[in-house]
Amino acid sequence: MSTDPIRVFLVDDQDMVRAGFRMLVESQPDLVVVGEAGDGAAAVQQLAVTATDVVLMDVRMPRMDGVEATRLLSAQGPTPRVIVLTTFDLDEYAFAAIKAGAAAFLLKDATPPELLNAIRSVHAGDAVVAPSTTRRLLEHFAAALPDGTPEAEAEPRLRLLTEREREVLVLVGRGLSNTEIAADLVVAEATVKTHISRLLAKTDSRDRVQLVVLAYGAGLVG
Amino acid sequence: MSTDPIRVFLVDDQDMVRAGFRMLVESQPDLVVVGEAGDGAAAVQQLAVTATDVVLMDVRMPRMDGVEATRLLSAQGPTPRVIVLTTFDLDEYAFAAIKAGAAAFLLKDATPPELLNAIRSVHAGDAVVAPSTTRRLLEHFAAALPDGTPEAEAEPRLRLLTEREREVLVLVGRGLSNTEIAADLVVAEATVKTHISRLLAKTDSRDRVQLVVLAYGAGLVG
DNA sequence: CCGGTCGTCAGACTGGGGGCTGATCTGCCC
DNA sequence: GGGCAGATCAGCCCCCAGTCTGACGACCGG
Repeated sequence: MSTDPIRVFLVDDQDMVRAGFRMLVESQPDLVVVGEAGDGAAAVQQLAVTATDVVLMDVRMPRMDGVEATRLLSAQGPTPRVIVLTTFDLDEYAFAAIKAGAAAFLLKDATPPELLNAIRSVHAGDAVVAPSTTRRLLEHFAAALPDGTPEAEAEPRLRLLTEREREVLVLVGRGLSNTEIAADLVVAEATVKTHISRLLAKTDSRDRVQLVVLAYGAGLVG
Repeated sequence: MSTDPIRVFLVDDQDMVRAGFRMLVESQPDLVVVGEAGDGAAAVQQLAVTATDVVLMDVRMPRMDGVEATRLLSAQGPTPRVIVLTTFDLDEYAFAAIKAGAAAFLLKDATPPELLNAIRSVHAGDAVVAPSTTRRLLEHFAAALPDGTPEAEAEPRLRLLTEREREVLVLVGRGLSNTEIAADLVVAEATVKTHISRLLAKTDSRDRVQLVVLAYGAGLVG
């Protein structure tokens, strides 16, 4: 790993904080500080002309906050990778930072080794989130994730369907014609028609178009 | 912090792996192994009668996999906290584990200190995700967060449509027949047919079924 | 004022979708 | 062995969907 050092840029409105980070970063042989800025706007300007791998970005700053600056940087490309730092472990900060494209979200009470490790991780393409934040993140994420069988069972009309019929329904939902479905399932077109007739009867639909609507509504496709 | 040790339970179908984890965990003064199991079903049974703080759970196991076991354990209450381990860094595993209620998701190539740290973190109520997994997790999470205009303009085929055609497309997407659309818009059915013909041509679709699929894909309905 | 776009509509035609009936075969339960 | 359900298939019929052609008026920019 004796390649070029990782180029780090510091953004924080407090001089003392920047000085502390600079001390920490410069103490590592594989890291180098290539610049500093006191607010988001200045950071975006300087980063446009400064080759940088990782940005340490404070959230609360005058003129332009760290989230907005992160958003602007992310919009320009994947590099530099941004580590968002904050004193307050608020969900709004974390979610906004992630949405803005941050590669990491850490609290300022992180230990020096944790911060240094985060710098190397994000430079390697990974992402890091403070453990205390991760938990709430996962809770939100789990709530947003599709269930194994989310609304599929919420649609009572689909309960009576056989496995084969469900299979046909999915293909109909993808816009396939009877001929295509027959080819896909390796059966005669007459068989497909039979399945679809049963589907229409069981789901109280008029035609295959309503089956498509049903399939999307139930989450079978989409 | 000289309280009771953290009680750890090991679940893995390979004896050697369990032995290794046991060695590692028992080497720590603040950790103790209270039990082992070779599959998910056995784990759930034993954990019902074994006071446990943290479970190290493998994903791939016979009879019942780690995700399902995690789901069952989570359904019974917040404790024990489950750390899901896997050899393969697959999204499906990670998402499923999180959805199942896992407090941590780690790869088996994690270093011993990382694993030990994860055990203490989840016991403290935090959550831990492997850095390489975190990145994709954040991408999905960011994508799932509310946007202004997500996919509506992501479909280039819809750009050429006139306002009236778009209107008809929405009604088709709801499963209406030409007659119903005509009644809805108070025009002749022939007019509806004309609009639909143009829609099919402009969107390169074969029939109204594919228009429905398109409408859902573009977020015009649903 | 004129050409282009859009929305409106009609008539005739073709084809696939879907209804209906009836049939065979398999696996399963009693 | 006899029912029963599901999957498979065929033939027949009808109708809506979609194509093609052609037409008319409103609106708008050049």
